[in-house]
Amino acid sequence: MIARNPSLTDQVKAYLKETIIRGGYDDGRIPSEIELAAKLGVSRTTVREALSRLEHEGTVYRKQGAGTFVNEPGLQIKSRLEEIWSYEAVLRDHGYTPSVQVLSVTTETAEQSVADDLAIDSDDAIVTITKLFLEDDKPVVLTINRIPTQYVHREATTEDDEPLYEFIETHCDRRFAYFLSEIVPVALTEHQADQLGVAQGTPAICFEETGFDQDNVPVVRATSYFRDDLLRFRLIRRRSGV
Amino acid sequence: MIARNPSLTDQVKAYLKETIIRGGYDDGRIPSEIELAAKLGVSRTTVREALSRLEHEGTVYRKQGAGTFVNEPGLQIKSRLEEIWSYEAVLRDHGYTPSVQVLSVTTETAEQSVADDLAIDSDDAIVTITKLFLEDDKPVVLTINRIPTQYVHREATTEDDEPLYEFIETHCDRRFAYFLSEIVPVALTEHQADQLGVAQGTPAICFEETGFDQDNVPVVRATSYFRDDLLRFRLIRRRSGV
DNA sequence: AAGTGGTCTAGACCACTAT
DNA sequence: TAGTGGTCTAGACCACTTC
Repeated sequence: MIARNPSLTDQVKAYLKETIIRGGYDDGRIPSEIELAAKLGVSRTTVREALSRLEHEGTVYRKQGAGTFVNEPGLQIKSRLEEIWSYEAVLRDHGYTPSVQVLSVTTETAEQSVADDLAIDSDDAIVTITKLFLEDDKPVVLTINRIPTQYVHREATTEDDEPLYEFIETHCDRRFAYFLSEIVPVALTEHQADQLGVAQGTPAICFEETGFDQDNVPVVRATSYFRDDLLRFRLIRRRSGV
Repeated sequence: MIARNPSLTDQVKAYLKETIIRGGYDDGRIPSEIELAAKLGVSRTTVREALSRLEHEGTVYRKQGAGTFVNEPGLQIKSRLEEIWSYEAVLRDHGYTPSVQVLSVTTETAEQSVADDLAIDSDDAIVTITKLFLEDDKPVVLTINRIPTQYVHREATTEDDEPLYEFIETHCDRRFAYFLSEIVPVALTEHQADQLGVAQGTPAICFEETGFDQDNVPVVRATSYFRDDLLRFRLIRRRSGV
């Protein structure tokens, strides 16, 4: 344990997670922090940071004075809401082999509400990219991304099927930082239902999101719809912050 | 800065958040970690931990080599999904003055799926508590909580309008730890719509949750419905774990 | 080059759980 | 009472941004 990047903490975290999944702690009890620190040749602080992240993800839980234990229910969570970054990765985590279709790429002026969220003038142009994520031939996720044209260095085409954050980092020269998301319940319109291959009026979750770059500048307004029968979101709600 | 409990970290965090909300850092720039540590008489580690939590909550963001800054978009989030603990508190954070109605308390044997989630026999009895949260006279949240009767030391009545976690800690002698939640889109049934005061078929978010105690034992199966027009959930999706 | 946040260490003491 | 996780310190060095 000497190489950096990934950080020592990340390496310890990965080691622990791998051992847990392998069933290496068959009684569900994880060695004490001091023991792990000695064995891995790192400080207790580093071990603690790794365990804290695993606890936050629901992989382990800790009881002061007693020990640290494998958290079986948390291990079953495949798509943790706060950690979603690429829908392809989410589908892969569910055991699907995903594919992507770029349905359309259009350029027009922004609606007022979109322009407000993106902090641009309402007569500025935005490029709208509509994509469909499928597992086999079943559509699962429909996303509509709107990016101010002024941020895109090269014109987008239907060939641009890479994940959104990759597109923005490659073609907008910005590092993607986070999404601010609203969760909205909807009944799918005829058009949306057609695209997702379900009946009109089917209840669905919709994410209304604004994506920000490393300088906290809004770079994308995204709207996504999900097939509840194929992809269901889970999360852990904890008592305290960490 | 000497008293413990709340911890130094929590005190520093509270101080920073209070100062931020007061507009004390009017240029959006937060003093450096070293500066804060010196001013507050704590170690840099303590300041860093406080800032890390604020960053995770979306209150601030950090740029290596540049500094730490107030995160205006994140400040507007009132109900962060992962932090919800009591619906009354959520409604208060939205500026409402909430009230609670216990609609019914019944005891019966568990459905199979509920019994499975609660790890009890399907012929064990469970007590079902249905509650409605209102702001003024408008219903906002409808929740159905199911607790194995064997865990409850005193019979529940419609007078038990305290938050669920409080009820469990008082009457079940367990410390509540976390919820494992599924987010489900639904169209409200006639009965549910009546109780929430909206039209039948209105799209709504439903939480299907299992609550665990400090020993990782499932103690409650909860189902909750929300009026989207009065309460909308937001969250931050970040690139990395922390 | 100076200043910032990011990582890591070694060690101290406290609060809690188990036995 | 021994062992565990929880908190905190003081200091080191690194990576990055800004000027």
